[in-house]
Parts: sequence; C-alpha cells; structure tokens
Amino acid sequence: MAVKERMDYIKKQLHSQSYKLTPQREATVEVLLENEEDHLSAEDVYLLVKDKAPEIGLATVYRTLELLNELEIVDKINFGDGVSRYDLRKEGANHSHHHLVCIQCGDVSEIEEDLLGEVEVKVEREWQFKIKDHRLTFHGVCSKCQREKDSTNEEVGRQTVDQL
Amino acid sequence: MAVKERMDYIKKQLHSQSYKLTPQREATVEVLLENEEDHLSAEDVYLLVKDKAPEIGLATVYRTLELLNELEIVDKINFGDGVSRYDLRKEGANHSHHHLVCIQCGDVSEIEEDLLGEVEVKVEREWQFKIKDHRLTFHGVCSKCQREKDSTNEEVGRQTVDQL
DNA sequence: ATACTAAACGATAATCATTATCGTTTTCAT
DNA sequence: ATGAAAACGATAATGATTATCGTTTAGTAT
Repeated sequence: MAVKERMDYIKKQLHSQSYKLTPQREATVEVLLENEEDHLSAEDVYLLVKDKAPEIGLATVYRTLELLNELEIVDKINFGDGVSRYDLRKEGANHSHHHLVCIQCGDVSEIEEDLLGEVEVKVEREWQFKIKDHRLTFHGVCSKCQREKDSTNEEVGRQTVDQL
Repeated sequence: MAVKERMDYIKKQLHSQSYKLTPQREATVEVLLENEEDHLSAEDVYLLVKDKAPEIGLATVYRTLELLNELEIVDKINFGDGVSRYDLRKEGANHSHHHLVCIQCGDVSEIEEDLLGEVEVKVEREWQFKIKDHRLTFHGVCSKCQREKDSTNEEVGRQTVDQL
C-alpha cells in the first residue's frame, strides 16, 4: 500500500529538518492519510487523533498541522466558513488541486487535473511573477442541486458566496 | 466622474431591495470608493469611516460590509493573514479579478484580465457544475523581490504560504 | 545503557476577529 | 406628522487560534 510509503516519506522529511518524530505527530499524519478527501479542520483532526492517542492536546494538533504546512506536506485552506482546513498534498503533484464549492448545499468537491498550465505561463511572462503555488476555487451550483432545482421548480434561497 | 455614478448605482441597489440608506452606509461606501486598490480590512474601513462620521461603531461597519457582500457590491476575500478584506467590484466585470501574493514581501497586486474563460467552459462541461464565481490567487515571488535576491545573493527566509 | 539538552508536550489562559444582544434612534412609507 | 421596521452604538459573547509555562521526551553524545 502507498500509505506506508507516504508515511515513511513524511517521517524522512521531519528527520531531514531535525524535527523530532513523536507519537503525536505520527498519529496526526495517520489521521490525515486515512481521511484524505475530507478537508478536515483542526478540531476534526483533534477528535480523530484522540481515538488513537487519547492524551493528545488540541494545541499539539495545531502545532503539528502548522509544521506540516511549513514542510509543504499539507495545504492550509479556507472555504470561508470560519475555520482553516488541512489537505494532505498528493505525492508529486505539488499544486494542482482545485475546489468546487456549491453555494446551495455547501458540498466541496475536488478537481485533481492541472487546469492552469497555460495560464501560469502567461502570468509569469506578463507580470514577471515567479509562481510557487496557487489557489483556485469555483463557487456555483453542483450537478445534484441543479437537478433538484429542475424537479422541484422551487426557488432556493441563495447562500452567500464569501471568502475563498 | 464615475465615482458619483457608482455611488448612485449602489444607493439604487440598496433601495431596490428595501434596505435603508443611512449616513453610515453612505460613508462606508465612500471610503470603499476612495480606497479601491487597498484590500481594506473591516478595521481599516472603520478607522477611515470615523474621519467622515466619528460616531460610527465597528459593528455597523461589519454589518454594512456584510450587506454589501450579499448585494455583490463588494467581494469578501482572505489572504491568510487572519482578517477578511473587502474589495469593491468593478462595474460590469463580475468576477475577473485575481491576486498575486508575494511570499517574500507580502505585497498583493491585482490582475484585472479574465484568465479563466476557457478553463470555466471546461469545468462546467466536464463536472456539470454551474459556475457563479471564482477565486484565483497565485503565491510566488514578485518582480521586485526577484531583483533584490539577484543583487544581494542573500537567501531570504521563506515565509509560509498559508490560507486562501 | 545513561545522561543530557533542546524540542515537544498538555493544560489552559490570552488574543483577536467577528457576531450577537439590547435598548435607543432613525428612516421612510403611510 | 406618525408609527413600525430597520438600523444604530456600545459592548458582551463567541470561537478559532496562539502564547505561556512547567513537565516530559526524543535523539545524541558520553
């Protein structure tokens, strides 16, 4: 399974920067590996890690997630609901990972495809800006909500599209 | 000047939804019109509005910005520095407004051009997602910091690229 | 294996942006 | 002019995140 290899890779990353490998950090990474599609908040991670290591503190979870973000192992993202969420980066792919946020049901789905290749070339050329990373999120109506609206013909109150 | 016309448009928008036009709201919109390029936070707006209307309260500024966001007159955005920022939408253009965030000096500049036309067509077709809006931000090194790095040859500590 | 030291920990207090509350004031249609 | 709904200012409450601090631990050198 790739899970073990990815865990080993992350451990190596920690060691190579002379960070210590603690059971708390290991348990946190495990939780992230087991819930990859879920856009977990720090609180979410905390509750899940407590199953594996009940003595862990919330502050440690925040510290670990911050560390993993600095090591570019996770992306810290914000969908405008007041909490930061943490996504494990796919191996290799370092930044082609976009989101579709439905403004009616609130669901978030992902696009793995790299959509911005040509766009990045253009931006780098025309604005002399060396791109290291990007965030792209679309707000709109998902296919399920489109179908429901068609069938009920009932106008659904439009939710606010706020922060990215 | 276009400022007056935009103000009138915004007043009309408020009235058409039977919101009341108060001096506080007018002063807030004035401040936004006079500081369009500045990505103001609620606190920033509050301090600027106090010059025009010293009796205004911070809560009113938050309420007004929230209202303007719902009316799609401003965009509420998040650059990962812990505060929401409010950008007046350009007239007509309803969502082609992107950001370049420098991970060294922290400067934010804007791209007005619509970069995503073809990308949106593709996303709508392939994911059956009806796009209403999007947020696109690039993180990287601005041209000024690239030049400075070249000349000093000194390694600059990498800042965290976090939310948004 | 033991001892050491910096790093990491848990508990919890502090911070800070944002939101809710509430009694008063104001807008605007009647 | 009047009255009701909306908006206001002041400020308390909330809630996510960060800082503090005394204790514990990982990893290295003895």
